[in-house]
Amino acid sequence: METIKLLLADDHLIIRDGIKLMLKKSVGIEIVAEANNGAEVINYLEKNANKIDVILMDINMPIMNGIEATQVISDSYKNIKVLALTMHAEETYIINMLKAGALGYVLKEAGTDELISAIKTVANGQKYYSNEVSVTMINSLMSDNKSKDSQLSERELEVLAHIATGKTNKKIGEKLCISGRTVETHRRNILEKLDVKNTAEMIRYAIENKIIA
Amino acid sequence: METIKLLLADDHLIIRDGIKLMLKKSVGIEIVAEANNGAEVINYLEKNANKIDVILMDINMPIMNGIEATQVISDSYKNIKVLALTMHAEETYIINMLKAGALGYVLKEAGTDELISAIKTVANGQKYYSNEVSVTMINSLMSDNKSKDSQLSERELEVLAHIATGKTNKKIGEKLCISGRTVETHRRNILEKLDVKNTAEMIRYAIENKIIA
DNA sequence: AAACAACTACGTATAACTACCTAGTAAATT
DNA sequence: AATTTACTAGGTAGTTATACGTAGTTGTTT
Repeated sequence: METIKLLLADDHLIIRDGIKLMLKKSVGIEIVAEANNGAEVINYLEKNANKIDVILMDINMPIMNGIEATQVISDSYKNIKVLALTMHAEETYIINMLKAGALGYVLKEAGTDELISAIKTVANGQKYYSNEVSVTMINSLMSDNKSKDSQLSERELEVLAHIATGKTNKKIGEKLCISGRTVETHRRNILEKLDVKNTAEMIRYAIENKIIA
Repeated sequence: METIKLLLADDHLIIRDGIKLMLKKSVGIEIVAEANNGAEVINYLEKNANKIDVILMDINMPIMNGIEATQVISDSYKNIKVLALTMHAEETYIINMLKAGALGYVLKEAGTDELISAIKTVANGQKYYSNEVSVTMINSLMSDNKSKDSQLSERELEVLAHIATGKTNKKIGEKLCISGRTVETHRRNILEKLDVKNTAEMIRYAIENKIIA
């Protein structure tokens, strides 16, 4: 088991010092560099990418934040692992970090044992999600499923579903055994009710609000 | 702290016996009823809803599964808490259980301490997500982000993003500093590449394949 | 050098959608 | 009894999108 070479990226010196203290007595982890923001990370990696195994990355940093930096890293330095470091359970930020390519996240309040465990886990290529945040994360990820019940009538929903499949008013009329002009009226009413101005917005709204499948 | 009255729903006697054994020495939890499937749960609740605080519910059961039963309970017995009981980390089932209204989930392999902790947590109205499953869950929930790289060019993606916001070709042209006619051409090429015939289908395809946000 | 892909742009024409209007019937609500 | 809502349908007009064509520039690949 080789030593894990760590880059520590956080704009607060106190945090960096605290983490250094925590990792000092740990075997197998060595902090080889530090950065105040994402730009410094990227800058450092340009010359020293091979010196780093894992980056412990704060999310909120000036100049270039952790999300942007992580995106760059997962695009250009594919064998460097990013472990997100978060103060509180800020779901959206964390989600964006994971989307950007972070392998996991750990709270700043984490104890020494958990921090070491998290670093070793991601260094090994596995994902590590701090348990305290998992609950909030899952809640957040699940919660965009509450479709506000659209004020659309049954018929309008039916028309909308057909519109979404790319049919023209005429074709929809044939399907529903009504005039194409009536479909037109329904369509107009849908636009008004959803407060959108054309087909593109209508479909987008309908999908995002789970009005249509 | 009152005693938590538990209903145990699982179609395997062995599992039920095992859990009974685990909870026997616990203080504050009493198993007051058992069920072999979801239908039996609902049936029991019709007369005895006030006798139950928490239901420990298996997902896969014959006749009526745990998801359907949970849906009924969260519709009709709003102060009864459901804790899902799962054999392995079957993400989609778990997601459906949570959507149906379960307050949490716990693995059948869980130790006595975790099981008791989970039951007390949900009895208290709080969510409990077994840590082993959290990682898989989050992965699953995040993973519908694998956009198959559309054959669309950078410019086309840009145009598509604008179309999705309801802009006309002319407006898009102004935004991108190109002619509305050029946007028209891009639009035509997008339609062709995605093999769709109009805006409605285009937006739908783009969203479903995560081409646009 | 030639071929290809991406981006640009226009001409001409038709199809489809959007806007604003009226209006009747049926069902439900006040 | 009167009002409202959903569904139906048309007139007229204007805007936007789609179809099919051509074509120049730039950059990359063969």
